[in-house]
Amino acid sequence: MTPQNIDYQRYLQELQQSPFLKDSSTKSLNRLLSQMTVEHWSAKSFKNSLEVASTFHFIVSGRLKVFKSNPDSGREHTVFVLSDGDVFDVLSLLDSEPHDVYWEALDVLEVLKIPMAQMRLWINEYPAMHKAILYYLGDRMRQLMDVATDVTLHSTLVRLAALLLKNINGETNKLQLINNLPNDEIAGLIGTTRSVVSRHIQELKRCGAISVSRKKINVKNLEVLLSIAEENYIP
Amino acid sequence: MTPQNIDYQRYLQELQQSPFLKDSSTKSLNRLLSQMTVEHWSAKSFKNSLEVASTFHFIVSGRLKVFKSNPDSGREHTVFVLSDGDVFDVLSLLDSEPHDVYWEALDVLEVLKIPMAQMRLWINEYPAMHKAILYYLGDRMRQLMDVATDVTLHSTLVRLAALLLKNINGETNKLQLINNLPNDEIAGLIGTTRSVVSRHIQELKRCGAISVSRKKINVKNLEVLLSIAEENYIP
DNA sequence: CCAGAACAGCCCCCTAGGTACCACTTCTAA
DNA sequence: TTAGAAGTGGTACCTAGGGGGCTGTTCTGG
Repeated sequence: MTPQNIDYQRYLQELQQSPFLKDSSTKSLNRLLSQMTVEHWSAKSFKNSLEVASTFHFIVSGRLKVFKSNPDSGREHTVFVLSDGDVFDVLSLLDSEPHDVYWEALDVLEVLKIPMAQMRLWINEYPAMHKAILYYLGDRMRQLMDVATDVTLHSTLVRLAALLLKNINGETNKLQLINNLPNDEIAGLIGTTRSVVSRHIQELKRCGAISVSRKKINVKNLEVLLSIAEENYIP
Repeated sequence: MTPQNIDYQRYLQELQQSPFLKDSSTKSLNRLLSQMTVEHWSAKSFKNSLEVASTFHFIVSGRLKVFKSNPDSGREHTVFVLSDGDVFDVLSLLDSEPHDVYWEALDVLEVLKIPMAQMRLWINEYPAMHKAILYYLGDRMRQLMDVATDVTLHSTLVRLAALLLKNINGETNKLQLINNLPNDEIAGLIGTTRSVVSRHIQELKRCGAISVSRKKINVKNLEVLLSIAEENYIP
């Protein structure tokens, strides 16, 4: 991509705001962007690990879920929801081992892509990047540990309440990152099924914690949600 | 520790065999070892994240489980079992954020320790280490993703069978890393409770997949275990 | 503007797996 | 050596939550 591109400045700005690239100089980011191309993924488009392995992606806008699935039962478990400023796949960047993960766009997705090999070269030119990557990975690992243990340590209701709390914008009290998701997707996020989520949403409505309109959850009472998430709620 | 130490050579050898340090020169490892001290943890001794945060540990012998727990219900979920050549805590090495994880020795544990700050200095002197760390982290992240999704995607029986298969020594057909563990600990590894494990062990005995003596499981029939782990077993 | 898809809200049923209790075995200290 | 404690394993009972289905409503694309 050349600086003549209409969206060039917007892309550059997005790169600068990314936690993954936050310590990089504008000059190095310009160099990076010059090697990238844009791609638009339609909502619900779907890739597996192999397709993604040889290209490094940077999300400009939209949301992407990273999940594993059991083809026999059809069940899915979402591990991450990535959005603006996130990158994938970090693991393919570190080594070339495959892993059976799937990616699916939750909205229309705008990504910048660059061949994996070129990305590796770019990183080696800027040793400061190693630290940034380690930091980014550390953050992801913490999240993963929580996902890994949540299912066994907490009930589905507690997990749902915790999910809502985790994704509330402190000022507006509105959901972010997981807003406008159908019950299906919420179920995947807490490792259960749609019907259970639906059932619990009714419970939360009943005790005044939330109100609901189609694909939209509004948090009404933080205290109640908190007490549920901390497991000292007697319904 | 000085080279005069009786166990010095043994420790050096262990360091060389570690996947974490495998690309380091003998010279650099000698420098590292000189700054380390030995410590012995008795079986079942117990540390939390805060105690471990400021010191970097390297396991010489013995096993250590890394787990999260829910104090209310008393349930635990083991995320990793570390042993010879493994190190902890890698996350505290990357940044100084706390994470609520616990460590507990499964056997008598022999560790080499070094202040975290010194370890960071050592790493910065050997830039090749960055790559090794990234690789090591990548490996751990893959494992974590599996742990995270296993619970929702597979039944407890399938997870138990998979656990056994994952830990069988190819030649001797004996369990390693998870041998001599009580049902309690096995339960923690697959995210369930002791009684469920006990029940499934009875099933596996009944269909000839394993035989059992106190704290010891012997794998008798790999095919049966495999078909269970792949979910095409009709009990 | 309409047909079909996507989505949420119930149901009911039913079993995987968690709780609780008991029984046996091994260890420890007197 | 022996009583108790601690560690370990087996099992009967019960419930959280998964499966499937059916309805009404809203959204989407032709």
